[in-house]
Amino acid sequence: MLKLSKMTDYAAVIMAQIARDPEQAHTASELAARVNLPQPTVGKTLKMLSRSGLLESRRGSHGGYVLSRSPAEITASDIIAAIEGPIGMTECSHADGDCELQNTCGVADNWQRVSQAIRTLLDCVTLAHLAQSNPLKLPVQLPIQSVTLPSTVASREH
Amino acid sequence: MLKLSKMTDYAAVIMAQIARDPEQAHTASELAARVNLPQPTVGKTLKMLSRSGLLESRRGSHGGYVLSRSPAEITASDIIAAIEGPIGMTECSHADGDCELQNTCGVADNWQRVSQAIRTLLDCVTLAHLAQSNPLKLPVQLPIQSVTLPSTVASREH
DNA sequence: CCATATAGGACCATTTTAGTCCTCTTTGCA
DNA sequence: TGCAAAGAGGACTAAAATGGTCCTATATGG
Repeated sequence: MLKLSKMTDYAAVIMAQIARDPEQAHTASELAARVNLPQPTVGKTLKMLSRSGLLESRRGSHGGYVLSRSPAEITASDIIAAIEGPIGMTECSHADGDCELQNTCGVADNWQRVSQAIRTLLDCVTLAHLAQSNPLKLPVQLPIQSVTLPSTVASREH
Repeated sequence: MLKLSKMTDYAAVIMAQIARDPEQAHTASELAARVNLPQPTVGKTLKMLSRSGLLESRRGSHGGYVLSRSPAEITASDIIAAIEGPIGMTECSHADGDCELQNTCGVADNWQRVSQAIRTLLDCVTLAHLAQSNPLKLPVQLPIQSVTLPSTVASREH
């Protein structure tokens, strides 16, 4: 389903929580309570986000997590990549050359372009967008017109 | 990684193969050979594609599979949905109301919009595009400008 | 009636995922 | 100086998803 993992989902929710009150540090247990998820899981998620540089952590008492950049500068891509690794629809989107089907595959290039388009889309969705309760308009119509349809095999009978 | 499952990957490759020679029926074993994948797996994939109405099958000798529509009318969305079910980034993208985190989540709406944008993107990639060896230009730049950035939380210090 | 196909599932092994827990380190403060 | 409150890191487990195979039934053409 091209779905995000639960962890990524959690990450987004947690990041949004923090983004709504970015001045102060948030602890794992505080966030867990707010977001209504078990503390250990939230803790784990925060560690991952912190290791990827999206959060900064302070240890010890009065410790916690803070955004390392402003919500407008953290993208959906960042969050997804932090939890799931590099974004790409197919195995061969990043790993280079280790696909033994390359000769017979014949669609790799195009999938990669599609991946790229999705990545770009996710790059322009920021945490600021996600965190806010309402709008966020994405150009769901635009792409359709601008695809160049080169028609080699295309539309033979329609 | 927002990745397609292997099966979906196979499905795309197989569909592309068929699209390149759409006039005649293709058997599972023939396609397996062409695409360099084990026959049972290809067979399974074809069955799924056929059940979802993307292929039409004829049984018996001289049987096989044919596209049920022209390559230009079969989209990447169709293929993905045939194997993985409805496209959506989060659980709650389709199932309605059964997420007990709804109140604390606060990002569901926006994720759904993003999902929708991706779906639209995949709707405009056709099998004809995938099947052809080269071009396929997607508007990877466009979306950026057209996102309306309503900035509530956004950009406080940059 | 036989050979060739698909249809539909059952089935299994492996991997991935989600989630917990334990131990160690850092830090603030009484 | 010692304790409590935090995060860091990683080991571990249970459950689910995934990929892949195989078997039986059914349809079709010659």
